[in-house]
Amino acid sequence: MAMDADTFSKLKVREREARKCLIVDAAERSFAAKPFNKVSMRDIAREAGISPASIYRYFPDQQTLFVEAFLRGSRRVIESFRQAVEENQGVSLERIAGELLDFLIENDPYFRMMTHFMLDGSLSPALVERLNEESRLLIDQFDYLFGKMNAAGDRRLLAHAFFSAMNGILITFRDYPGRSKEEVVEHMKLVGRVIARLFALSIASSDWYRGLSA
Amino acid sequence: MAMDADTFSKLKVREREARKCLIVDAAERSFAAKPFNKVSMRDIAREAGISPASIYRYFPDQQTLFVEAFLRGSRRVIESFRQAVEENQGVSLERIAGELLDFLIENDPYFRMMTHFMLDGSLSPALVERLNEESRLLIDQFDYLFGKMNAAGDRRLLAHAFFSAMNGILITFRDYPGRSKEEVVEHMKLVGRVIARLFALSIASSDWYRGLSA
DNA sequence: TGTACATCAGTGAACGCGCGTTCACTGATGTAC
DNA sequence: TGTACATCAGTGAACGCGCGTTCACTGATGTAC
Repeated sequence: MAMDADTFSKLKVREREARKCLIVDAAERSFAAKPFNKVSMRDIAREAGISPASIYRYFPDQQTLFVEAFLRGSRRVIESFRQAVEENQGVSLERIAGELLDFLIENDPYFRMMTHFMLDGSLSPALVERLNEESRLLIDQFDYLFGKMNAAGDRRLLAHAFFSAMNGILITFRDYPGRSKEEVVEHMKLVGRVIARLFALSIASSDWYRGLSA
Repeated sequence: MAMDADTFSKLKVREREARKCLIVDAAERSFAAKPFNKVSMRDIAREAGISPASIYRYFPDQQTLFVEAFLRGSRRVIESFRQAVEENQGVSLERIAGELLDFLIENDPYFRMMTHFMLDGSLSPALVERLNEESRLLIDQFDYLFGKMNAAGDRRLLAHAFFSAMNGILITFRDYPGRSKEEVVEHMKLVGRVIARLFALSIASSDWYRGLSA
């Protein structure tokens, strides 16, 4: 039985999507290999085994490709973390902090891209909004967790505090001098546990927010 | 009375230093005006009113100039903060967190540069070491403060945790969408106070570090 | 069946740009005798 | 005093490079009749 024209054209669209995907894959690999802002279109083309000009058959320009790669990756990270939280309902905040740090360390290129985008300041407002949506999805997880822990007071505020502290750990100790990658990760996770511990110890009581208002 | 040769040559050295300083001033102004990684030697030369080639009479290359500008500025910020800590001996950690955030927000270009350097990863080890010295000076302040607060356990670890949390706040809320600059600063300081509060509530007791070891 | 035409992935070579940096030079000032 | 020489700040023009992107083209595949 012959395919009708419709099925056929759908197949072509799918093939095209698959090729786009291969380019994004190559971009991802490039971001893992060197600092995000030093990855060029030529790098990505080389990684994908095509010519630089070919990329422009699939993406109008570099920014669009970069953002597409970033969003695909960050969605994956966030989804993994969401599942981890779901599976560890009763588990301590400490453990979950470690989980988050692991995820972000493993997916370092995405974390670096996020930070770069945030610091750069030359992003279109629409893109800033999309980035913030991604952050919000992560913060939501902590909000939910603090609910489970019966935190007193404004849980969203706690979630903000916790999330930004985890970000800070990743930034601050990234280049810890004279230590191996493993030692750095160990130190990050230790500091993460300290912060989780301090949160866990205080948030059940109302002491933490008494007279705090701006 | 005529100057002797020695005084004269010292004067010349001083003049040379003064001119170097003017170039660093121009670099500083450029960093305030646009994202750090988009400032070129030509920008700085224009800002200083000299030709790009002239900069190379005073600095061997761009990286050296950038780092010199960064270090001069960050030393100023750190010294201000050190004095603030000294003058506020008996004052709460909350208040001092607010002070630090204010300093870093006011000196945003330096904070941005620090983060950029840390993320970039392509710095010479010697420069990474100098950057880390600067961080250490800030962490020392917190170490000292936690001593004053009679914190239990490893105070250096607490200082690491607190410092990285403050860094995280600055990164995370920098581009808070749909808020004015003042509102963003207010939110940062609120989150900073939350974290300071959580630290203050827990660190006097040994609970926070029991069974924490890596 | 062959033939003429349409579509489109892919590309090598080039364009134009801005960058960090260098070079050969000018001109001012100081020094030696 | 004048003269020859040394020092050095400063510069316009250029070099060489890598970048994002475009263009004219090839060649494979499918379609119409």
